[in-house]
Amino acid sequence: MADSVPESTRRTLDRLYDDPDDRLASLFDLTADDTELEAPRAVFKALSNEHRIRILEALRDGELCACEIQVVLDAPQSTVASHLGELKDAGLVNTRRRGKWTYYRIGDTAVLQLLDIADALAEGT
Amino acid sequence: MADSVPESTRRTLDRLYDDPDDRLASLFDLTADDTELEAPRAVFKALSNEHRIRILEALRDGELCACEIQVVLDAPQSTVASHLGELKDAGLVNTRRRGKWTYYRIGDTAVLQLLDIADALAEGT
DNA sequence: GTAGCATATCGAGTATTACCGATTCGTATG
DNA sequence: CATACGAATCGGTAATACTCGATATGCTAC
Repeated sequence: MADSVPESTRRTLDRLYDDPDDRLASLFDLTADDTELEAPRAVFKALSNEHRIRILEALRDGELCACEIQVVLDAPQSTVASHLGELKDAGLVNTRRRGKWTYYRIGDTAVLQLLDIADALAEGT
Repeated sequence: MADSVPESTRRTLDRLYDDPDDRLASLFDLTADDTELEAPRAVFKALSNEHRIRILEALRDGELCACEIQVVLDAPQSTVASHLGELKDAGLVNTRRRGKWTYYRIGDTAVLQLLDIADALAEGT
């Protein structure tokens, strides 16, 4: 393990700490495995687009069909559809088919919590 | 405003509702202005990368200098530095200079809330 | 079945982002 | 000042994401 650390970093740790090896070990412990990070990353990625945030905000008050969301976004049908697909793939929204209409709704209130917290966080900037 | 709505959508709303014009108006009300959406989008974008999530997780226990984070990420120095720069630009971390070392720390506990909620959200998938 | 409409998918072009070696900058030390 | 080193920036390239017209799919009604 320590072999993969660059010499420069090792020298730095030597200077910073009395027990550089222990410090190194604890740093390596911070290395979460990739599988645990991929899930939240996918959630944040789905949220990192203005169109998709706008969709979720519009769904706060309840479900909407795709054609109504198209009005809210004011974008071409194929663009809206692909964003809706991403939100669904990410598990942020659920769908319900009624005849030829597809209705979308927030899949978990945690999604709204994320939006609220991000809003508040950005507020204080 | 109604002029910008495609004919097909208008016909759909006509079929779906008794008062399509009122419905149209309420849909337009859902259109938040772009300036309000940009801030949370920037937050989520900063969070939508595995390296940057890993950095924030490592900072849960307290501040680390850039060279230590480099050990955690196991990535080239320039790569680590640019991710740290993005986190700082997004306001998610603060920095402190001590001599030639730069220490990074979580800027707001709301960041950790976002990570926790996203984790829980992804859990149930 | 046929026609029509809402929605989903495909594909190509464009834009954005990630990566990382090389270089520069800022600070401490001799 | 010269040197050393941690950290930030630059530049080019690869990878990924967004857009949107065209087309396909699914459902309804006739």
